[in-house]
Formats: sequence, C-alpha cells, structure tokens
Amino acid sequence: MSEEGLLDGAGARRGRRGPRPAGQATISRVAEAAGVSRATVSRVMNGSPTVNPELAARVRAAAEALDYEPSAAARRLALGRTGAVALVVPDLSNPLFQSVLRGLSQAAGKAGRQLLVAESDEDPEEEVILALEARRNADGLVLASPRAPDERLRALGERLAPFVLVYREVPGLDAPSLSIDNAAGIGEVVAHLTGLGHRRLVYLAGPPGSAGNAERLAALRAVPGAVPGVELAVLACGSMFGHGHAAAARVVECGASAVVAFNDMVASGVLTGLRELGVRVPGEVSVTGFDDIPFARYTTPPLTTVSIPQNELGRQAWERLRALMSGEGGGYNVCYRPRLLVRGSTGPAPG
Amino acid sequence: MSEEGLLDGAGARRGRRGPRPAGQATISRVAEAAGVSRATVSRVMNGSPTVNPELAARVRAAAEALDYEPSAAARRLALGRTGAVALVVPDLSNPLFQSVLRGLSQAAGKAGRQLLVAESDEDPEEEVILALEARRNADGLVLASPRAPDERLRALGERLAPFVLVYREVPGLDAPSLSIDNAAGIGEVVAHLTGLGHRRLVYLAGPPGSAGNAERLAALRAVPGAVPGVELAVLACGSMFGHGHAAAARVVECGASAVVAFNDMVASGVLTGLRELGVRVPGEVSVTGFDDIPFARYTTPPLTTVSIPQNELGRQAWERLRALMSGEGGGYNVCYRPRLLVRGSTGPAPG
DNA sequence: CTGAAAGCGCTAACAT
DNA sequence: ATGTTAGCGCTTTCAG
Repeated sequence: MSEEGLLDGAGARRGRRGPRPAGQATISRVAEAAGVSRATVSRVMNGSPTVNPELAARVRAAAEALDYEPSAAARRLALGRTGAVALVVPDLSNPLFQSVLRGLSQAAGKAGRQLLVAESDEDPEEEVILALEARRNADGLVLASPRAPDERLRALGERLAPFVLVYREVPGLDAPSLSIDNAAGIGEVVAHLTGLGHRRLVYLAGPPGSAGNAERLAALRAVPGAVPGVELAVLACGSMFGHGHAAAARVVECGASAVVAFNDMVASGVLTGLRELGVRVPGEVSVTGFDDIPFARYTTPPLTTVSIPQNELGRQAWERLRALMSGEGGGYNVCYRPRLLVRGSTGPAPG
Repeated sequence: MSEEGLLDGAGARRGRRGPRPAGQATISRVAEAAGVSRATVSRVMNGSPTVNPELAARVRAAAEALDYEPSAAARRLALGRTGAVALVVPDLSNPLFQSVLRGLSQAAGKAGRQLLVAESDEDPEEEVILALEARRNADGLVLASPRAPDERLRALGERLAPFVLVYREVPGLDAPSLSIDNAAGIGEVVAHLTGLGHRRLVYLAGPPGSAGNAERLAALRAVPGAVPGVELAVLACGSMFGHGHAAAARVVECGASAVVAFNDMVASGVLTGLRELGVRVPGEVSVTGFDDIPFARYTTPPLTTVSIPQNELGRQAWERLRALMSGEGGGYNVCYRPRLLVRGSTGPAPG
C-alpha cells in the first residue's frame, strides 16, 4: 500500500497531462515559493481578513512573481458555482434580443459575472436544448423563447431553475417573467389611428408561432367588433426588413389607409417599399411599427411606433436572476406597459 | 498515518457543502446503480466504442433514471479545457460587432462550443482586463479592440493566446488578425465621388482613437494631393445615428457637395438631418457610408456604402481560433478588400 | 492565525 | 473489456 501519495501535500507531482497552459503556476507552487500552506495562499487570494499582513504580502509577492492566476476550473469545482450566467435567444440579429443582451451583459458584468450567450436560430426545440446545456455551465439563465410551447417550458422548469423568462409569460411556470403588454401597445396604436380617421387597417403579421405576434394579432382582431366601421386585413409577412419591403405591393393592393406592422424592421421595410411604389407616407398611407429600435427615429418619415423598455428588460432580468440565485425569491412577474411614440409616419386618413 | 482515505475509492463520502444542485446524481451514483465502475460510466458517457453493449445499455438506463448530467466543472478540471471560447468587444450596440458575435456564435455553436461574451464599454484598458479574465474561462479568445495601444496588446499577447484579432492588425503581434482594408474602401468611395464630379468633400470623422477611423482619415487626407482640385474638410463627429444627425447643419455650412461618413449609422443620421434641413440627397449633396449594415438598404435614399464581410469575419475568426487551439497554427493574416455598393444616396455634383 | 487533510466529480493511465 | 487508482487545482472544515 503505497503511502507516498500522502506525504507530499504540496510537493511536485508527476502530472501526465497538461491541464494548465504549459508551465502555469499553481496554488501549490505559490505556497512553496512563499513558504506557507496552500490554505493560506487561498485565503490571501480571496481576501480573507484573518491573515497576517506580513504573510499576505509575501504570498502576493510570490503570486506576482510567478504570474499566478487561480484556475477558474478548479474554483468552479471546489466552490460548486460557475460565476457565470447564460442568455439564450432565438436570433442575435434581432434588435430586441440585442438590447436584452446588452442590458444583461452590462449588469452582469458589473457584478463580476461572466455571460454565456447562445442562439437557437429560431428553432424552439434547439432553444430548449441550448438552455439546458447553457445552464450546466452557468449558475442561472435568462431565456427568451417566444416559440417554445408552454408545456415544454413547464416540464423543464425544474431543470432550468434558477432562470427568468423575458418577452413572455407562461402560466403555471415557476419562474419570474418580464414581458410586454402587447395588447395594450396595439390598443394605443389603434386608438391613435382611428382617432386620425383611419377605418381600413392592415396588419403585417410576424412569424407564425411567435407569442408576441399572436398577442398583437389577437388584440387587433378584437378591434372591428369594438370600434364600429373599422375593417382589418391581415397579411402574412415576417419580422425582417426584407419581409416588410416585399409586402408593400400587397399593402397598396388591399386598399388599407393604415398599416400596423409587426415590428419596426417590417415597418421600415414597408416604408421603403411604399416609397419605391410612389405612395406617400403619411399622405396616402400611415405606417406604425413596434419596439422602437434605435433606427426608428431615422427612417423617412420617422416612424410612429410603440416603445418598449428593451434595455430595462436586460437589467431587470439580471436583477431578478441575482435575487433568485441568492435565494431571495424571484418576486412578482412584471408586464411593462408600452408607450406610443407618435412621429412622422402617421397622419390623418386621406379623403 | 491514516490510510482510510485510500480505501474507499468509490464509496460514499462525507461531503460538507453541496456543490451540486441539491441531490444531483454524480458519476459514482450512476456507477453504483448500474453495478459498474466509474470509469465505465465515464466511457459510456463519452461514447467510447470499447464498452460491452449490454453494460453500456445498463449504464445509460441508470443515468436516465437518475437524471444524471455530468458536471461541467469537474470535466473542465479533469480535462484541462473549458469547451468555451470568448469574445470581447468594445460595444455590443455597434452593428459591426454584433455581426461578428453572430458569425462566431453560429460557428462556435455548431462546433459544440459555448460562447462567452464581454463588453468593455469602449474603455481600452477595461478591454484588456476583460480579455484576460474571459480567457481564463475559455480555451480561446476573439478580440475586437480598436482602441487599445499596440504595445499593450503586444505585451499581453502571450497570456491571451490562443486568440485572434478582428478589425485590426498589430505589427509584431503573434496572433492571426482579420481586418478590413480601410484605405482601399475609402479609395473606392473617393473614386466614385470624384468620378461624379465632386470636388469639395467633407469627412464626418469617427471616434478619435479608433484604429478604423485613423485609417480612413489618413486615406482621405492623401486625396487632395493626389487628385488635383479636390478639397477635403474634416468634421469631428462620432459613430452613432445621433452624431450624424447633429452634424447635418455643419455639413451644409461647410459647403461640401459630398459627405463621406465614418460609418453607416452616421451616414444615416446625416441623411435624416439633411432632409430636415430641406437639403436634397443626392440632388444637392451626396452621402456615403461605410460597413453596409442591414439597415443601409432601407434608408431614404438607400445608402451608397462600402460593404465589408461582417459575418464572414465572425466565421473566419472561429475557424482561425479552432486551428490555433488544435495546434495547427494561425495561418496568414487576412485583410478583406471592401466593395463599393452604389445605391441612391450619391449622384452627380450639382452645378 | 495557520496548516493538514479531505474532498468537489470526473478522466485516463495502468493493470487485469 | 473493465476496474483500480491517482490525480486535475482549489476550498474549507478542523486542530492546534
């Protein structure tokens, strides 16, 4: 029964592989150099106040001299936490998710956390898998998954926790969610448009299956019954510039005087399309967007749109996650009430 | 000399803390349940072909039953690699870096790698620190650092490796770099503009200290000497919509017939500003951008700009990093030659 | 205040 | 083909 393994606590080891970048210093080497135990080095590196200042200085000097950097992997294992949080989104090219990424990145970064990012490319099943995997490499998760079915999310809730949901609320899911009141936003748009005398509206629908699109559509569908004399047409469209651009012809064809676009990119695309077709905005047709992406102010004419607190969502997501991770509970779900921003793309109905 | 520690290789341990999420299964538990050794479980989980199929099945069943997921932290430590790569950028709201993020995210994701993202908020020193830290949690790094001084980067090269630099080339740095030939891009713009008869150009400069801005500016400064009769004014501006927008008045004031904007956002801002001032584009003034962000096609008029392979940069960055990480060497630096995209915002010089 | 020692959960020689 | 065993590098009781 060999005992030698027990004898050299801090001594040189054999080491077959090289997990550390070549000759990286380890805590043992620093301990040796400073003539103290590994425990003391650990204490110093973690700023424990109960260390003799003189020793601490010696340790710091040794660490410096050896270019010592604690192994993140070893700390993760010993500590049982990663120090990271993860974000999973359907599409990184969508300004909405970019804002969340940004808000989260800044908030988490300020708190000294790493941020893991994964993109599902709009595939709901992939999203769930990525979320699971991301979660294994992080202590918490922010999930934007507008397409995954409610049940799927509920089924995975346990394994994903702690996590927070953005741009979406799933009934019966035990995770804080931060969402947008789409119906309210559409309500404002419609009130604005009908107030301007518009009676024939057309909705440029977002991707089928998108929860946001479903809510906006539902809110819109309720209008003709509620406001007398208002008609609504719905055109399948999409979520990108190109989709809106391509829809312009169909828009004029359907004879509506106002187009409610799924989002700002679509709205902006349709603006360009209409211009190419020689249709004046807002003279002949009014156009509204949704989201208030940075670009919306700079379209021609500037886009009337529904503003939602995009960066705030990222910041809040962090705050909720932080609370969850420190066992404080996630708090109430919140639903942000969007605000209508009237700019130049809407005007009185013609005729 | 206690020997008991040696006796229980796989036996139950005392376990003071709970590094694993509550009652998470460990490889030992699975081994026990399946009646095999931990080594075998490890082999099965990693798809080693040298395992008896029957045993493998038993192991998989046990793993399934226990909801076993290998601890990422433990693997990192044992394997000596993280399975992740990191990206550090100055500003996540910049479309340029968003594209790189996207390209990298997709390429790395496809290769089963996690992606760590950090944003320096334009602070060069912070960038370097973030890079160092990110690097400790990833096996490789993609760094976009347009502002950090050359020497600083050279000094840290060793500790950052393996890494690749994007949108920038640092002489003497031992890291592959993927960059844009800014001078060539400006060259095309100038040729186009002078060909159209423009003689008085104004450059809307980007952030001082930006390497890209410096190169574009230098290329522009060389013009008056080379092309007879051409004058160049330079206006401090910035990199955002708002900066361009605010510069519109100064642009008309300076009497130039063509404005060369630092990038597409600035160009787009100035387009809006000029419109508000009642200046016709391209009738009275021509405007060019740089980068060809997705929005550039949808401004009014559509922006003439310099197209650079944004997503390609991300993909290539991954490819280079992959090669580097597997010891294949980083290959040659590459400098992409941009392409002029003539759209509607440029036209013949007036008069 | 410091050190010794026991893990954290997994992998990979090495031996069988 | 499978098991044994020795780590990976750090943290943290527990003694002193």
